[in-house]
Amino acid sequence: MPELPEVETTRRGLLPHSLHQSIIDIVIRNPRLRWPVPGNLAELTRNQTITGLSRRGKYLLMHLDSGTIIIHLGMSGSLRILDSGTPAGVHDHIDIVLNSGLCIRLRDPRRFGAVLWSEGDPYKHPLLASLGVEPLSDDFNGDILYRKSRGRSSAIKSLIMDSHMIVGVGNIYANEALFQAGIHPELAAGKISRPRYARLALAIRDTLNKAIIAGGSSLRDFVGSDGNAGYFQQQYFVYSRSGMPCRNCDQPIKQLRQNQRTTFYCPLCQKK
DNA sequence: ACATCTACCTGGAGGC
DNA sequence: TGCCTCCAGGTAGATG
Repeated sequence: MPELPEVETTRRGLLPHSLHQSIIDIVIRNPRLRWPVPGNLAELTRNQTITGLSRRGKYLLMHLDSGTIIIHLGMSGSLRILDSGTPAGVHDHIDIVLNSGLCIRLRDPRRFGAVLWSEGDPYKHPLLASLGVEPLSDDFNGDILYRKSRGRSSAIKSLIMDSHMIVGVGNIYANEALFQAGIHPELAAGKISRPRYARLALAIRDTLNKAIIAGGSSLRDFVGSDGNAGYFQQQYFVYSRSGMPCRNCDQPIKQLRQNQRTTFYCPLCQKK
């Protein structure tokens, strides 16, 4: 379940093995991801040097001289570094083969991920152009959320999961951040005060940062791993803890349904 | 402009 | 053992 911390952990794990390497081939075993993988991707990228690896929201950007490979892990995608001769499994759809003898292999059982090509400024790509604020950037704060939410009647949880408002917050961290901020997930976004948004912004940043730190601790096994390295085991406060005692007040955690997603919350700690 | 729902896909869990 | 149903996850795109 790649959310921002998993994507960032992946980026950091790939970085030392891919930066300044050149691409000698891209093997496409199955182009049918969320959008078709460009059939000429190997020709577009062959013999080019990887000049950078960055992240925008949950998108990974592999920068080359003539353009950018845009990668999204969807809901089940992972990237690993392997010897390029390693036999591929059923869901190993793409290999980016490097001159070092290693390859970056995309595994994505559910194929909701994406591998795309962008010439020119990748941030102007339609998928990236209208994305919201980066929660870990310096200019992220409660005021931004406060301003963007005025006049909005939808639930605060929907709002913070909307990538056009703020990027990188999926179901897990939306639940966790709202718990940490003491905000009920069903509260109308437009009715939340400025101070509460300040607290929520801190909670979002803190939750994501802690997850990145936890993920970083398993990075040493990134090469040749089974794809689980880089994914952290976090002790959740509310996520998937329905019926279990709140870690703060012992009250049973409740669950409900919002936009076809399960929401977990503490009825005592999270006020409307 | 905003709110809500659907579609995409597979593997795992639980019920029978 | 097998079949069936449900659920998880991210988000663009359609519809209201």
